[in-house]
Amino acid sequence: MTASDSSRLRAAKNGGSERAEHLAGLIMALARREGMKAGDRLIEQRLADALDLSRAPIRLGLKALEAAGLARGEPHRGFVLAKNPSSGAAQPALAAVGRSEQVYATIAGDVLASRLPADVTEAELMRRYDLSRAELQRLLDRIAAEGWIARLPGYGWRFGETVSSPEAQAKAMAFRAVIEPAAIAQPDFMLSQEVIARLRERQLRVLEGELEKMTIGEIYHSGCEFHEEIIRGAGNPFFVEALKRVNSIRRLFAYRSFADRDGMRRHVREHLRLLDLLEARRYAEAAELMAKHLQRPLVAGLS
Amino acid sequence: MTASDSSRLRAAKNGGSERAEHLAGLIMALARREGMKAGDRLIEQRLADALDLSRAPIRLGLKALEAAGLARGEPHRGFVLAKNPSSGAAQPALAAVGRSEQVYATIAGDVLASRLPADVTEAELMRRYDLSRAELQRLLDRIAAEGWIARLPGYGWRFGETVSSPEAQAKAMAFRAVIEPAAIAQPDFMLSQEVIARLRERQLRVLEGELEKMTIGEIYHSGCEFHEEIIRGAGNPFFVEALKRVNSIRRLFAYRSFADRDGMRRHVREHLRLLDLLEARRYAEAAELMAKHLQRPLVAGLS
DNA sequence: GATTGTTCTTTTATGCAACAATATACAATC
DNA sequence: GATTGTATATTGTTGCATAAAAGAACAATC
Repeated sequence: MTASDSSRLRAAKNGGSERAEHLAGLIMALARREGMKAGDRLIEQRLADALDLSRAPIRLGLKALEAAGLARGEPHRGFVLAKNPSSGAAQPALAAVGRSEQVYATIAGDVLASRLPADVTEAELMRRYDLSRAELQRLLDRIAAEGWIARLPGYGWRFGETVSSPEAQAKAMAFRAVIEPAAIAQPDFMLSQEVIARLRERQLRVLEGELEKMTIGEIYHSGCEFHEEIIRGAGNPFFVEALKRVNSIRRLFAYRSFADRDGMRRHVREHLRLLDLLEARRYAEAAELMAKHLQRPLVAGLS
Repeated sequence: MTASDSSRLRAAKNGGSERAEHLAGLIMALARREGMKAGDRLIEQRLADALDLSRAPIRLGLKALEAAGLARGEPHRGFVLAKNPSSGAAQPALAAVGRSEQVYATIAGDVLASRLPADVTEAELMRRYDLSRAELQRLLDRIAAEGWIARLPGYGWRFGETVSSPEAQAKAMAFRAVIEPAAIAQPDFMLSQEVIARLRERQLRVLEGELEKMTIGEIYHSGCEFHEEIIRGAGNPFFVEALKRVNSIRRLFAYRSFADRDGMRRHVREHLRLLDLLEARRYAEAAELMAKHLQRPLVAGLS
């Protein structure tokens, strides 16, 4: 059986479009980020703008949400949230992870465990993971964007030392411990009251119970967002980009670590302390705290 | 006339393969980096290893070099450098810049001058620059890897704020002024004697006359290589990656700046001073010098 | 023994046509 | 006046056949 044979099989099997479910997931994630509640209206154009899409795909997502029982829609009146958007862990209706996501995780695992050689050809990967060329290329593009694989000049690709090295986790933290405090210490660092308030509210929500219901992936994601919002305050996109890049690689490790909820709680409290300092514009102290925050021997690297 | 029509036309017109000339350029650049002289042998396997290719493409490059009069080959005896590998400016035989390179430069210029909207579709770009889909995709992949464009979730791409902002140049330097000194100050920073010697030799060569013969692009490239080699000493790939990324974006601006040869000379002397400090393992002082080196109001941003 | 020359295999790129997804414009409804 | 419903135009993807490029193995030569 060739890769394209099995692709067709897969496509034929799942009735509900995978894409639609994915879109539904994006909408729910957005709703959660924005702190929406059951009963709130889901306005197509607003969602479309927020997700950088047009209304057509949003619609598909909304219909999928309705099918999953997370939204209710009436003709000419649009859709309304049916439940408070809780974490994915508590909402398995959409949890069906797409196949490419699975393959991505498998590849990441194989690289981390050195089950793959540093240099690989596309044909090899197509055979190994039973992918069509198109599927594989999307995957490779994504991985390349995350920075842990690069094209060779001739045929084939090479995995970056960034990931394969066993100390990568520590190196990533060392790098963050340099750029994050430095960003706060930049002369024109500035974080608006609104942003600080939003971040604080989000951290409080996590502290007051939501933590228990979150998956590791979500905890990690939330931590990344916090730090990325803060570094954005330096007004220098290079800092933001660099942090995002590190985080997208750290995620590969983070997925494999287990969650120490108590450590996390301490961690979130530190986030709140940081926000206090930033609000008071005591940037030097904030930078110092950030440095400590990142240097602390960390709970399985989650931060 | 469609994009593919004109592609075919172009392909038919230029007799000597463009790819071969490109390979020839790679070989000459390597020879220059390695400090080879006229008369040195060009051993296929060695070149192939250095360039991460197999012998087949190397061969094409060598033949192109022979055609351009830069190498001489005899049957069963391989090829030999015919001239000292000087800079591209002095060696116009291979200067024929590939078309995709030209388009790349045009796009970069258009983005910098805001002649393009932030969001674009592939179709738009194909029409505007008369490219086939394949050509465009290679280009977009490259630009995405350099980090100044990213896919939107739906159709189209968005240029990053990183480039379009007018202060990008200053921001890039501010970022470098953070990570480069910090890398040197990392506890396990280490640069081997060989690397230091190689870097010093290269800088001396530039100082003693080569500078006059170099194009702006080459001067820029050489500066980047110097700094990237040094930051590599921290043994932390995240630092290296981050710097490379910044540099690949800075290049867009650098091409437009003009070369102040005197400023460059001062600059290179500072590089040499830095190497002295690094050799003496006086890392704290070296880090300090690096910080100054990067903060100095720079000659058109070249560094 | 190292390097080049030659041949054969494998891998990837390209252009195309059919297809699927997204965007857009405007009418219908609240 | 804002939002949804619907039709239509635009854009991007996929699989395929074919062409080109690169890699690998081994013989020939120095």
